[in-house]
Amino acid sequence: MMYVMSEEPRWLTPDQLRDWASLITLLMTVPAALDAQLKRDASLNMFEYHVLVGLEAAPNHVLPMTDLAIYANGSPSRLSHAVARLERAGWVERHACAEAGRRTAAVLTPAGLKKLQESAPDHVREARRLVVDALRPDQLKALGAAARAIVAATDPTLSEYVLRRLKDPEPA
Amino acid sequence: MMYVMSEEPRWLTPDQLRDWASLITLLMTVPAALDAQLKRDASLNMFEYHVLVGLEAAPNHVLPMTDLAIYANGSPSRLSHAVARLERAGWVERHACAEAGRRTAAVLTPAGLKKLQESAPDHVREARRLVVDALRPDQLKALGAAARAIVAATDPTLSEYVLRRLKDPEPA
DNA sequence: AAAGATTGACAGATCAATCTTG
DNA sequence: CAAGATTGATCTGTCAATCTTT
Repeated sequence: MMYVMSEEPRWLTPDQLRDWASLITLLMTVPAALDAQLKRDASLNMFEYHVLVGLEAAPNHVLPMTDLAIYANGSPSRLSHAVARLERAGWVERHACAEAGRRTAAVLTPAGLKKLQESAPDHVREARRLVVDALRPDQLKALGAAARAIVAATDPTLSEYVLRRLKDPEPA
Repeated sequence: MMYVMSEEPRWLTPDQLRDWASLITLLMTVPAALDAQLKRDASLNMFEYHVLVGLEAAPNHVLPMTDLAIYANGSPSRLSHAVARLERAGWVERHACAEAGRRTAAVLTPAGLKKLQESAPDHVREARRLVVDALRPDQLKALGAAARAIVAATDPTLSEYVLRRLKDPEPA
């Protein structure tokens, strides 16, 4: 059952089903592998890592919490918990930010920057092993294009904001 | 920093970086969206849903726990916890299976089958909206091929077993 | 003792309040 | 009161034992 072709609720063709199942398998295995690598080599999970990357990419290594949450694709709550952990480790600090709105901003500390620089090479190596070197150049291109189309369909709000950095080659 | 091209630890080119970042964004948004849909419409998470699908696809709707864990890409522990929840809901039962090894087998109940049949259309609709209909046919094909190559690089063990069902068009 | 499976303790994520400030 | 942010309760997943059967 499931995904078997029929007529009323539009089912998938066998080919569509196969490619969909392949994507599902990707979604279940790759994040787990990346998390495992980061946990093992850097004692960070993906989300925490991307929080550090987001701060590194920001002017002066400072970003309001809300903006950082959008960048890292997390809820305000999730970010708050994560930043609390990163703060405990000394890699991030929170400051009441003086400008517009008296908002809270997260700041990357020198120790946090060092941590990120130490963690990056291993992570990039894993990215190569699992994805970049596992595909032909044209396959990687096609994957990237498909991913951008899917993200745009999944979260139109996000894609406008986040995909901007997928246009310019910038840290991610 | 991060992913910026350099020489010693092999970094990524700007194009590779962009496509890699697009994949990362996909990995962070799509599972969340699928989970949200299942949670909202069926009070199930992706893993539980795939456990039900795995049982539905099995002969007589019965599968030893270990095999089911491999099918659903989860650890024995994770499956055990998940099946406990599904059992509480009346959708799955566990039986000591008489054959080889006195192992435990999970069985899909009639109520579980009904649950799955009710949940599937909404889930397929979401799969279409986010992925299948968001891509041109050639894009979906390319995505599927890339996903299979990545899974093979990520977990060679898994791919042998699981990718078999990605060859024959079969329930997934 | 090895394989199959479960358990309980802990870490992380979500959700629904809650608090604060403009 | 609306936006930004945090908190605590609850649920899920992971990890390290543990138990059972062959």
